[in-house]
Parts: sequence; C-alpha cells; structure tokens
Amino acid sequence: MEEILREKNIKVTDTRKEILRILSESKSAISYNTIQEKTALKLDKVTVYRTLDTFENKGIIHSIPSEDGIKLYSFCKDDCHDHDHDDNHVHFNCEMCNTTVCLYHVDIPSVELPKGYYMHSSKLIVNGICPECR
Amino acid sequence: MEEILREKNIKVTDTRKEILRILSESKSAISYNTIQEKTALKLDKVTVYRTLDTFENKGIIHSIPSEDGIKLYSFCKDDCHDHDHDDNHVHFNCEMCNTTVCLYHVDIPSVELPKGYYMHSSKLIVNGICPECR
DNA sequence: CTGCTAAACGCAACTTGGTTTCATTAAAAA
DNA sequence: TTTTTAATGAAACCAAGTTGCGTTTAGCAG
Ligand SMILES: [Mn+2]
Ligand SMILES: [Mn+2]
Ligand SMILES: [Zn+2]
Ligand SMILES: [Zn+2]
Repeated sequence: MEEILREKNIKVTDTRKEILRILSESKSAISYNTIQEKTALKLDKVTVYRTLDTFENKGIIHSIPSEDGIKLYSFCKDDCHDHDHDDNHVHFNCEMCNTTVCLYHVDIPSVELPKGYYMHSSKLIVNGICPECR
Repeated sequence: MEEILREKNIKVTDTRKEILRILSESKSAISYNTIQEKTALKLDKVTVYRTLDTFENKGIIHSIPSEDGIKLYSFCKDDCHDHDHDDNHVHFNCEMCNTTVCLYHVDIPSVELPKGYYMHSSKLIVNGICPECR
C-alpha cells in the first residue's frame, strides 16, 4: 500500500495510507462522507479532499459524478499515470442500493459523431439493478 | 410556447413563459446561472429552480450533470411524458467553449453487462472539440 | 543523528449550487 | 365574481467543496 505512494513520489503519511486503505477495501465507488464513516481516525475535511485530488492527479484513483451531483472515488485498475487516466470503462449505478461500481471489464463503445465533432474521452453511466439487489 | 404549458396542465405564468423562451432559444444545455444572465426579468432563484424541476417532471426538459457538478437543462425533442423521458441520446461537451449540446440523432449504444446486472437507463457524455471550436 | 526545507496538514472562514419554510399572490375553474 | 389551489418570493438554511494561512512533519543532505 505504501508502495503506491512511493511509486508516485508523494510523501507517505498516515492520512494517505488510511484513505488508500479504505478505497482499496471498498467494492464500490465512495464519497468523501463514506470515507469519514469508515475511518476510526480523525481526518480533516480539507486534507481528505486534498488527498483525493492528489490521488486523482497521480492516476491512483478516478472520480465519477453521482446521480445527485456529489463526487465518488474509485481505484484505477489499469495503468493510469499523472493526469493521464486510462479509465474508459462503464460505471453501473444501482437504483436500489444506490451504489456505483466500476465495470472494469466493460469498455465504453465508440459512437459515430456528427461531422466536425472530435472525441477525446467519454463517460457512460448505466442505471439499473445490481446482482445483489435482484 | 404557452401551448406547451397548457398541454402539460400547468399554469401559464410569466416566469414559466420566460424560462421556456430562453431554453427554446438556446442551442446548448444551460444552467440556472445562464438563465439569469439571459433574462431581463427579475426571476426569483427559488422559482426558477422550482420551474426547472416542474418542467423536468413534466417531460418538457431534461437535465444533464455538467463536468463540474452543476445541472444543465435542455429541451426534450422526442415524446417525453410525465416522469417518463425518452432521452437516450448522446451529450457532447466541448472542452474549448465548455458547452454541452444534445446530439438528438446519436443514440446511446447498448452495452453487454455482466451477468446479474439489469439496465434501466444510461447516460453517455462525450468530451472533445465541437465544430465551432475546431 | 541532526538540521533543513518543501510538502502536507489543520483550523476557520468562505463560496456556491441548491433547498426548506412559510406567508402572500394570482391563474383559472366553478 | 368568488373560490380554490397552485405558484411565487423573501429569508434563512444546507451541504459539498475550496481558500487562506499559520503550523507541522516526511524525507533528504550533511
Ligand atoms: Mn471506474
Ligand atoms: Mn439532451
Ligand atoms: Zn444494488
Ligand atoms: Zn466548442
């Protein structure tokens, strides 16, 4: 776990290790609030948000906007580098349990855009019912 | 314009006509703030938000979450009814001019989900460069 | 091991998009 | 024209996230 931080050349601190641990143990993408719920430590709000920003910029995690506008965070599985994420997988949001998971193995299909439009990236969020809630 | 309101069985008011006018004249999806910028009337914040909610619930407009978390609103072109939108088109966000447009003619492709997942709806947002900014 | 320094932290205060409450007004049906 | 019900508007509120700034500390050099 600490190795991830060392690899990315950022200082190893308790807060960072803790947030990394929580993220790594989570099966779904989680919010700032969930991180606070899951920790026994006293984590400062600003530090948590800054840590998440750092992780995202370093390509350790990526963020997904939830249905209600708040940001969810999830580990990057593929090779993501500084500011260069490779996360073109589909996200699934369950309408029952209201969790969002990364479907790392489901790629976003390419679409035919009208003339003149050029794609850099895309996000596909599928809403429905997850296996657990079925 | 007023006819839309009558059809949906909601009262015809100046605020509603104005917001409807601004939305109908806009080429891209717009935010609450843009509505305030484009009106000469003094529109109350609460009323505007409530109006947008009403319009969305009635199937007159639909909302798209922008990159930075705020809600954008755009006319529904197809047959949308109360709480039953039929807006499975792609949205395009231009990274240069930072506008989001509905690509009404580009359908969201279907994806093969892992076993146990059931889809109700999906949202696909493509980021890139629009024709004007090319 | 001991400084040194840039990076990280932490508190308070702030910003912002959006909502709640509740009293007042007005559209439109009777 | 009256009545009813939906819509409005002002104030206060809320929650997610940010800014400013002084303090601490990880990790490197000596
Ligand atoms: Mn993901
Ligand atoms: Mn649209
Ligand atoms: Zn579920
Ligand atoms: Zn553009």
